[in-house]
Formats: sequence, C-alpha cells, structure tokens
Amino acid sequence: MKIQSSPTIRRMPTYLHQLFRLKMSGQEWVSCAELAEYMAIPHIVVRKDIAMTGLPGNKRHGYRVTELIDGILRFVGWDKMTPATLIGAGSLGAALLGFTDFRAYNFRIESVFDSSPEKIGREIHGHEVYDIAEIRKRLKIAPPKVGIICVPAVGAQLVADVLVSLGVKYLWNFANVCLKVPEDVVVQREVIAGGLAVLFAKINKSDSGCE
Amino acid sequence: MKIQSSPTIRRMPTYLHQLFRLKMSGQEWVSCAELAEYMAIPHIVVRKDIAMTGLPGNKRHGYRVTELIDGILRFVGWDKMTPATLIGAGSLGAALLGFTDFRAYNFRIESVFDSSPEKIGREIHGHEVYDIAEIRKRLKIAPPKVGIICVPAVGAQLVADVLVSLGVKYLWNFANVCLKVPEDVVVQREVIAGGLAVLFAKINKSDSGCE
DNA sequence: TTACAGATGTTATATTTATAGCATCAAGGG
DNA sequence: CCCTTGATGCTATAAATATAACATCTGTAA
Repeated sequence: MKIQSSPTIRRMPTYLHQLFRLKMSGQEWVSCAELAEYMAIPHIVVRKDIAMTGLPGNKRHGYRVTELIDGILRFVGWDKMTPATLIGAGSLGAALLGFTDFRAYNFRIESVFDSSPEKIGREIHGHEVYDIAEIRKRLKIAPPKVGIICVPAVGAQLVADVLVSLGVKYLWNFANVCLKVPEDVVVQREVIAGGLAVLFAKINKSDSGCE
Repeated sequence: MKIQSSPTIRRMPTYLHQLFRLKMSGQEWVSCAELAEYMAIPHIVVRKDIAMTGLPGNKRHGYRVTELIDGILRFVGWDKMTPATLIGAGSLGAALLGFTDFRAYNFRIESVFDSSPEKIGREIHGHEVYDIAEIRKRLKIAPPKVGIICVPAVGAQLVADVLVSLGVKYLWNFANVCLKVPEDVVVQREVIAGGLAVLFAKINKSDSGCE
C-alpha cells in the first residue's frame, strides 16, 4: 500500500541513453554539467543521481563513460539478464518490441502472445507471436520474471491472473486499469495520460503569465 | 531549468478513468476510500489530491461523481478544448491515436503526419495520415497548441524545429532524445524505460528480502 | 434523543526530493 | 611555485510529497 515514484530512478535510462551515444562517439570522460546541459536540468541533480550509484568520479575529468554506464546498470538492476514475456501485440506492444534499448538493459522479451488470429504466427521485430491459448503450455516450465501487459483494458485482469498463476511476480501494466493481484506480486502501471496531465500543468502555469 | 513531476497530477487521469466507469454504471456518489482501494494506494493520498482541486465533498456520501469529474477536468486544464497534431504514425503514434480517453479530456488530435509513403494517405483510427512535407502548408494558418512527437530519435529534433517555427509552444515528446527548444517552448518528455527502471527498483527491494 | 459509523476537513509530522553553498582535489599556465 | 579553473564530494537548507492523528459533520438506527 506504499507509494513511490522516485524521479531519480526515472532519470537513469536517459543518462544511459546519452552515455551510450557518447561511448559510441568515442568520448572517454563525461561531467555532470555535460549530462545536465543535454537534459536541460540543474547539474546538481545529475551529481546527486550519480552519487546514489556509489560510483567515484575523477575530480578533474568527471566520470569515465564506460564505468558510469556499468555503475548505472548495476544500480538499476540491469547488470544481469531478465527474461520477460509480452502479452498483446497491438500497436503499443509492437512499439515496445521495437524498443532497441532493452537489449542494453539485459531485458529480454522471450515470448509474445496475442489472441487475434491475424497476429498469431506473424513476426514483429524478430519476435514470433504465439497464440494466447498456449501461454500456460509455453511458460509452465520456466516462467519469465516480468510480464508486460499490453492488452485492452477489458482483458488485462484475466491476463494478469494467468501470469500470476504461472508464477510471474512482476507485472509491467500498460492497460488502462488497476489490476488486483496478490500481495507478493508487484505491478508497475504506466499511465500515458499522466504525462499529458503534467504537460497541461505546465501549460496552465505558463499561460497564466507567472514566470 | 526547473524540475517537476508532480505525482499528484499524474494520478488525476486514473481517478478520471475510474470516475467515468462509475458514472457509466450509474453510481452517484464516491468516497476517497473507494477510489483508494481501486488504485491500491492509501486513502489519504486520494483525499489530498482531491483537496487540490478545491472541490467540496459531502461529509456523509463523499463526492458526487459528476462534480468530481468536472472538478478534476478543470483542475488539469481539460475543461476546454485543446487542438493537437501528431507527427509519426508508427506503432507508438497509432497507439496514441487509438487512445479513446483523449476525447474525454477535450484533447483533439486534428492532424497526423508521417514521411513513409506506405502510411501517407492511410487512415488510422479515423485520422488520415498526411505527408510530412505538407506540414507547413497545412498548419501555417492555425497552428495547434500541442505537438506530439512520435518519430524515431534521429528525426525528432528536426520535427521539433519545424513545429516551433510554426508557433507550437507545447511539445509532447515520445522520441528517445532530449530536444533543444527556445526558452518559451515547453517540452514534456516521456521515457518508457523510466517505468521499467522503477519496476526494477521494486524488484531489487523485494528480492533482497526486506519487507 | 442519543450514540455510532462513515465520510470529509484540518493540522502536524516524516520522508523524499531539489537546491544551494562550501570544501576538496587535480591538472595546467604564468 | 603558486594561482586559477573546473571538476567531484559534502553538508545544510528548502520545497514538495506522503503519512498520521485528530476534529467535524451527517445521516441512521437503537
């Protein structure tokens, strides 16, 4: 029944993404100020965030890019491989399957399920779509750690129940409902409209002329 | 250069969604406890959130569902119509076009653009996809208030520049980059991996056995 | 009438997050 | 050799958010 959102943790993927780009471009060192400027946030925030990882920095050059990447991956828990399954290969599910950064996070979507005959058997971003009717058979032996729910709201609870009964303890829920799950199951719910609400809060503030 | 995420505001769409369902089912009154139980959060949180809207409640029955809906819509700024344009009709863009709650928020996506010949001219969830090359011509006269960026990371900055030059002051950015925009332009960036990071934070906590 | 239950409203406290200021260190240039 | 610059690290404060405890109101039932 606790609440937490942890803005610090939410910023980590953005740091990572930029760090990967820097690494690719051959840059060896990076400073808090540089990351902060890219993200348009105060550099203190970046410093504090990185401090949480426990990674020491060099007082002259900042942080070594590769070390910082490893440190953040370890901090978030992305240093070890995590298997996942995705239910619902609609547009949102397809978007997730096409998200390339997951590989860098060692987050592996190992199976994809859908109920629509048009989608079953098709391949999306290299993942074959299985029939949802086969989910028990396919996941019984080795249930993945994370279940990603991308089905329409009406079917989400049913999908969650099946996943839970298979032993999946962590759910990433994109459906527009709040799921009822046992206490030992953790749900992370994504609310797209939440971001829109925040945008509107900014609109209201700037439209009313203050600042 | 400020930072804010405002968990309170992010919860509003979820309240709304549930309230719409209650309204549809004919329920007239709702209590904080009922909303809290649905969302699996402490009821104090709900009370405080609703208090922010300034809406008075009835000490016996709680809040009138219709009044609460209107109060939240007004609080977020969704009581008046907001026109928007969406750039990038890939899977993510299509998912957004299929998000039905936008109508309830008076958030209207009036035009959709893409650069891919396969998509131009097609219709997605009732929206015809226009050629991105025509964006200046089509939006010059009446630029929408909000621009939704759903293009791949490489093209996002270019799209943002065009939108800004057309007078769009608010951007909802789903691309995996931080955009550089003038000071008077507001960007709300969505980071899907952020939610995954939060999920992993919960995994680490529960796996290490504390609690 | 009166006690009670169930709801909001109010006030206070704890916790988390953001911000600011200062100390410290390390290289480079006069 | 010392001073400056630019980076991290540390400590303190401010602001936002979550939590708790208590007060208040209102209908219902004994």
